[in-house]
Amino acid sequence: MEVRLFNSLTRSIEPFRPLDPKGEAVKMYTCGPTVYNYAHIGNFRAYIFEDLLQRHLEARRFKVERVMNLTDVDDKTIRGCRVMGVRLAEFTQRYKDAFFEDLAQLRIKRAAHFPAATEPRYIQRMIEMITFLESKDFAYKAEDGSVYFRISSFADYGRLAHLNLEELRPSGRINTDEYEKESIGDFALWKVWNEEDGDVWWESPWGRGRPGWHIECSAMATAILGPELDIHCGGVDNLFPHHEAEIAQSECFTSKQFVKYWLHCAHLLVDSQKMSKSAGNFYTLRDLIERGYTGREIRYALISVHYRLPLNFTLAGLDAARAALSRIDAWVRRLHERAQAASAGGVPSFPESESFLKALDDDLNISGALACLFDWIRDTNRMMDLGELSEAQAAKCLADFGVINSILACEAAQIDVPKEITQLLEERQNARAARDWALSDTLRDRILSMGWMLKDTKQGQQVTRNS
RNA sequence: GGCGGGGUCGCCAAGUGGUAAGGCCGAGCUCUGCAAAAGCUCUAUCGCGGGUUCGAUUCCCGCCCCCGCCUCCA
Repeated sequence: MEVRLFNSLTRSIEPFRPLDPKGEAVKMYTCGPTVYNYAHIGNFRAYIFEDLLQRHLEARRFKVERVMNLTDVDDKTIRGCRVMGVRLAEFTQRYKDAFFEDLAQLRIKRAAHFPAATEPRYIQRMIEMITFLESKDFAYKAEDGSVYFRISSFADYGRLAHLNLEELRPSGRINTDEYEKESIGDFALWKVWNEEDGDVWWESPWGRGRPGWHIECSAMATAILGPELDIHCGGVDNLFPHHEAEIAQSECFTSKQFVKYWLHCAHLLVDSQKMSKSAGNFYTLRDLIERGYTGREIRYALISVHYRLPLNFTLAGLDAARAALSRIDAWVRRLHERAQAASAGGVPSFPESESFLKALDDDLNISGALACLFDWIRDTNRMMDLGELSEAQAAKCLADFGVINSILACEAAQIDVPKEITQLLEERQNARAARDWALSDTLRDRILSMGWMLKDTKQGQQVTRNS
């Protein structure tokens, strides 16, 4: 069985074979955030999908080198820093920091590289690329002083989005003041400075200005990963024009096929609506954490719907994620209790962890994979009910679950029980020994009110809490 | 108008030409001093109408809804 992925370029599911002749190394580029605000859960849906992809490929023994860029200069970041009256770098730094905190909360594996558009070496590279493109007539300087890519010079333009350029229809989003362009579809490589840019500008052969959005990804991707990438991901909304533009710029510059597999995840809806601040259904990760949800729960909710399907995000869905996780937690705890220090040596692997991976091989069929996991949970729970799961088998189960968890990253974090709780538990234990149920119940309420779940088992009291 | 995605149990959501995974919720049972938690068990004929077929949710045709994208929103 091999990994198969839906390639937007061909609109079909294809076997995944990396460019690396040894079939090991995978070069993966993922469009990252524009750091002008806290990222919202729609953004994170995309990053979690990419995380799932990376982790699964790694479980399948690929060596993934992933790049995620940070867009730290554009209209919104410039506007933001001017409103706050701070320098651009200072403004974006706070959202970069926040972004990395959020990634950690969501257990998203860090990319190998997080290049930022304004790093001098990348600005330099963008200028080099644009200079080259202009010299080959792929680009031109327009009357307004900006440099545009000439889409008519690249025959493949439109191939990724499968758009017929002749039939493009104005959507109302066109910036009508860009009449200087030769063609409506031409996009900016270099934007000439204007007053609204304030002190944000770089010197270039075309005068002061700043790079266009698309060129940064081409520059950073090829600078770090080379001219040819295996995988490039992003949200569907980036498919056109952003990725189309990236292909055009990159391929005209390198004369090589830029990306072999293009993967796009669908949008996230909130309560069946497009998320928007005006509709009041706009959530950042921080909003949800304030509501008492954990990064782990949010991760599970976002990962558990196939990436090419619109994900309808709801608080009820988060509650469902919480319940599903606590079921997994309880199972893992039970396995630990059963396994104790037993070694799994000699016990054959349970087939479920492999069927889990096989489901993911099929274009990341997460629903199928989770079904394998829960079937497995039910079966082994039943075995434990009947006393038919040996200590060694339980240990093996945990080892096999480790593979699944290396992808889902769903296991509960170890939380130390604080002293106050331990003390209350001790008191309650004494009360119970004395059959003082009233006191026992009072103490239970107190523990519950402090945010801990309490359960009486044959082995005594057990406390847990959401993580 | 063009391109694309989707309509499967109350909610979320797999899947297959042969009579429908899984999760949540709900119900029942077990456990328990009572609870809670947990565990087990149970719960659908797949948008509508045709066609192909021994047989379709799965293939074809038509229709009805919903949702994206069509120049800088993951």
